[in-house]
Amino acid sequence: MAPQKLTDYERKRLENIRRNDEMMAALKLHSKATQLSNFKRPRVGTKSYNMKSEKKPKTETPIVIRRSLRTRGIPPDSKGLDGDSVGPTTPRKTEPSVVSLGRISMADARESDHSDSFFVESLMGMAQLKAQYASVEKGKVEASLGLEALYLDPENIARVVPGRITSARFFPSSSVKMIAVGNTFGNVGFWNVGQSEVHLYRPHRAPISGILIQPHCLSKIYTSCYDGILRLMDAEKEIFDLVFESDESIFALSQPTNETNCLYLAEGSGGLTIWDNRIGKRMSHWVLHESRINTIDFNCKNPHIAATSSTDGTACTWDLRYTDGDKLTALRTFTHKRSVQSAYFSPSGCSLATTSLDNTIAIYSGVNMEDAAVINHNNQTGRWLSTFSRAKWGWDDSYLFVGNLKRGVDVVSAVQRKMVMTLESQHMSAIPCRFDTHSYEVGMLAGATSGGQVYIWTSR
DNA sequence: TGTATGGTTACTCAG
DNA sequence: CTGAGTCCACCATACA
Repeated sequence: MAPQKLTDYERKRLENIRRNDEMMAALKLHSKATQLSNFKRPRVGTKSYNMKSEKKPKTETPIVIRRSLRTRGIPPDSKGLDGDSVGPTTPRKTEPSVVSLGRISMADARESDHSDSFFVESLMGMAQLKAQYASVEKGKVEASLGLEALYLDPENIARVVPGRITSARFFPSSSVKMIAVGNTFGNVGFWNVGQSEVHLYRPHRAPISGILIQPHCLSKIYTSCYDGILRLMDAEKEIFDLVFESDESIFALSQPTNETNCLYLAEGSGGLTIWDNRIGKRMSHWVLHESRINTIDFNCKNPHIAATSSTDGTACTWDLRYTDGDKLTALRTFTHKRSVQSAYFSPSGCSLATTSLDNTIAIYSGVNMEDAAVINHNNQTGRWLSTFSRAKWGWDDSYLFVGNLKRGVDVVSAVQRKMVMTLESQHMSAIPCRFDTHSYEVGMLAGATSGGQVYIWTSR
């Protein structure tokens, strides 16, 4: 339906110029406000999204988790389970036409009240830069880090989304320090670290389980959701496109480095699905675990080797090249006493770290990962926190970062096989549950909380 | 194999 | 600063 005449381009340009002017005005006001509020005690970050006045997060529809609707005879396009009324007779809950199952324009999904035209353009600019200097940025940095140099600058704190953060990812760019986070409401927020503005969208209606920024094209960002929907944000087209819709929840989203055509999703109870973008179809689907897969990670040295962690109490490694018919056999299985929240390969690919609700972090190394080091760590999060039991590797094989209930970041040394310190700051007023490390900026560590804040630690 | 139930417990906001 | 309200995550257990 979009009118496509030559004048359309010009009209759009003018519109952009106008919106930029508005934004500059807004920015000036905003920075004034920030300066003023900085005189108060910095209880929480002064940086924050500003909601469009007509959209408030409080009156959200309840969070919906897909649970094998097919087996319950509920139509796949139903909005799912609605509170206690569980069963085939559940009437379709019709929301106003706002809920579009297909593509959503970024304008419709936008919830921050300021213009995002500059942000959208900068995304495309980054994408172009990226293509230009692709060769320069080929290799990720691998460098050791002095822990004592890590500190939290109060400028590097922002409330990026409302509610509880479930997913956080830095842009894989050496020129930009931008982070994207997702929350339980289905919001995705973007923050250029240190700046005062945050851009907030709502492309989903349930918890975001994964964010995947295409390394070769930063303006294309995949998001997966508990409601079973996989979207692609395309800044160029200014849409959140619908890529794939499952009957079951998607719990994780991943991609090996250098792979561009396929997406790897944790689907339903124990399912691993490979989605092929070229043909728009499931390429493979296996049930690898007895319960949900919490993380999918790839070995950077051998990208066909994957590690999964699952609520069934195990983590497994797989060689995705070798399928025995429709079956896939684990290379190795690592068992915990309770649910395993994460299994991540170290930056070198030589070690695997698992984190479990049995209050341990295990580090496996050696030729066949047969050498296990088990470190005790309190991984219990209650009802109100995202499970922070996801120890994340730093920039080399020496340290892991994991949340601490006392508002800190515990640092585990893989060499010493123990916790060596806790990063603490008076500015950190909430518990960091989810972490991400900046690929190109050694020491830049993001901790995301259940209150929507993001804390960026940097190296002094 | 599936479902219903109980337990955990941090953050925000109003006053 | 204090305390009420949030609420529907997630897992483990019990039971059909």
